[in-house]
Amino acid sequence: MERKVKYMASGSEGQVVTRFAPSPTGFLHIGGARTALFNWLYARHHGGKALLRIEDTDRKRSNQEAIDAILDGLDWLCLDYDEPPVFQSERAVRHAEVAAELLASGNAYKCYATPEELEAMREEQRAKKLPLRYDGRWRDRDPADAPDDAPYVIRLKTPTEGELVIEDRVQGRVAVKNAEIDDYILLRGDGTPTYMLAVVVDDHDMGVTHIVRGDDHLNNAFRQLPIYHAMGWKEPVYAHIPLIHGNDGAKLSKRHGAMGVDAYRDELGILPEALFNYLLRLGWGYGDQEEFTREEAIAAFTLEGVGKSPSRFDMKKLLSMNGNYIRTADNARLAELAAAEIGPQADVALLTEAMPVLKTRARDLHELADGAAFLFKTRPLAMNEAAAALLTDDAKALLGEVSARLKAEQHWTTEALEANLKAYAEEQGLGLGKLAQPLRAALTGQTTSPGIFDVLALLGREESLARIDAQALEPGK
RNA sequence: GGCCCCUUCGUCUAGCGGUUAGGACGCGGCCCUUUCACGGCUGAAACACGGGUUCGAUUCCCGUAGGGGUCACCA
Repeated sequence: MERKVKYMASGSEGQVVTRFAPSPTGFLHIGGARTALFNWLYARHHGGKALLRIEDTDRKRSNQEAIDAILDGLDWLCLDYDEPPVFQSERAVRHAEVAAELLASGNAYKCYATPEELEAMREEQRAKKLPLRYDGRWRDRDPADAPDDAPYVIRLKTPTEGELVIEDRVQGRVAVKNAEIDDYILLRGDGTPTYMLAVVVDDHDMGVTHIVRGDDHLNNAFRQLPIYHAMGWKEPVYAHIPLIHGNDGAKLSKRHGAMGVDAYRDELGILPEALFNYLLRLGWGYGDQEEFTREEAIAAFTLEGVGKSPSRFDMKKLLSMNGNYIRTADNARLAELAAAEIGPQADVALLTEAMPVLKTRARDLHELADGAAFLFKTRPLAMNEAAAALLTDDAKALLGEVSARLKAEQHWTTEALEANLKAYAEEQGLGLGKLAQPLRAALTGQTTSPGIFDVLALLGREESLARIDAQALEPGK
């Protein structure tokens, strides 16, 4: 079977090409999302191309749901890509081709050591407290020694002398001695490529110029570079960004951030622009500026602004930022989002109208929906404990008076109702609070809500009076 | 354990030899006020430690301590 894998280098000369390369072993978590964001921002800032590659080489751990979750998460954050995603698993032929080339050029060799044999080797190294590395036992061995028909892997013949230096755009100058790098496996016994081979080949073939990834890959760069050298390929520019830690400084785990971005949307009620902005500011700074629109982010983003130390995920700050975005978000859009949470009884038009007074009281979409719930309650209203306690006999008597007075009100608007009830409170020598709290309890079943005149106006004359009369000792005549 | 990286308020960060070390979140107080929020004002809060270099170190260098990452026929 003759199958030529086409060379697919993309991007014109001098153009910046970045890639986000998640492995679909789960959802798009917060660290991955930030890596994706930085790559995207860097490409957009330089007018280059942002590419996406799904590293699904490990068939056992990769699955379609995970791929969909990642694509969905990126889409939600509005991170778009300039070419269709590349699926690494579809490129195995090309990877093997490069391994064969490396073998032919003498930059790689066959190793017949069995997994058991290698495990024994490592066990011995552990016992002697030596570094755990492949000892190169087949590196210089005569191919004639090879056992017949025995399975073998292809290993890269890495330099043993000198050192390798990377001018990392975030970490700075980093040097590692070549002696530290062992002859790792490029092609497995079954002929499939390892990650180390696949990334390099794919990054090269995709024309990736800048590799922006988590610094858990910093060591890998020193293992991958020899392939570029052996193949005569141009080295990419590296930028290893620090990892995100949990609240307690330990690894990111559930409860402080390690959920998929879909959970931020569905379970936490976060707006995508808020997560975008929060992630941008986590590990990256631009003077004192905290809030960025997408355009501002693209204009301001540079690798120089990325810090070198790991940062902790802070849910409080995310929530605070989310609240800021909710406050400035479009009312109709928020109404739709809240309606989706409230259920079929929700009225989007009413929600839109109420949104200006609801959105200053919410930091996430759940709070927004909760705050709007009173609008759609049915009579008899469920009272929470504090609200019920407010409705004393005196209060209920007062509600009867208020009801009678409101029935005579011609203009059912926030302003008119406010003027009316304030005048009444004054006539009666009552503090407005004495009046407002029982009213709030009767109208919402709660002790907290938007301003009471807004509540009356939003609920409308009929519903308001019905709710008041339901609690009044002597319903207004 | 070997190798690599990191270290400014509790957290995210500004700072790029000389600053009253700034902002944001969170926390406290005050104001606004019909509740809850929003908003405004305000307070407490940091250069891990030890050596150098320098007239002068948060800033540059070297150690120490602490934290993190990585060492698979996973990615």
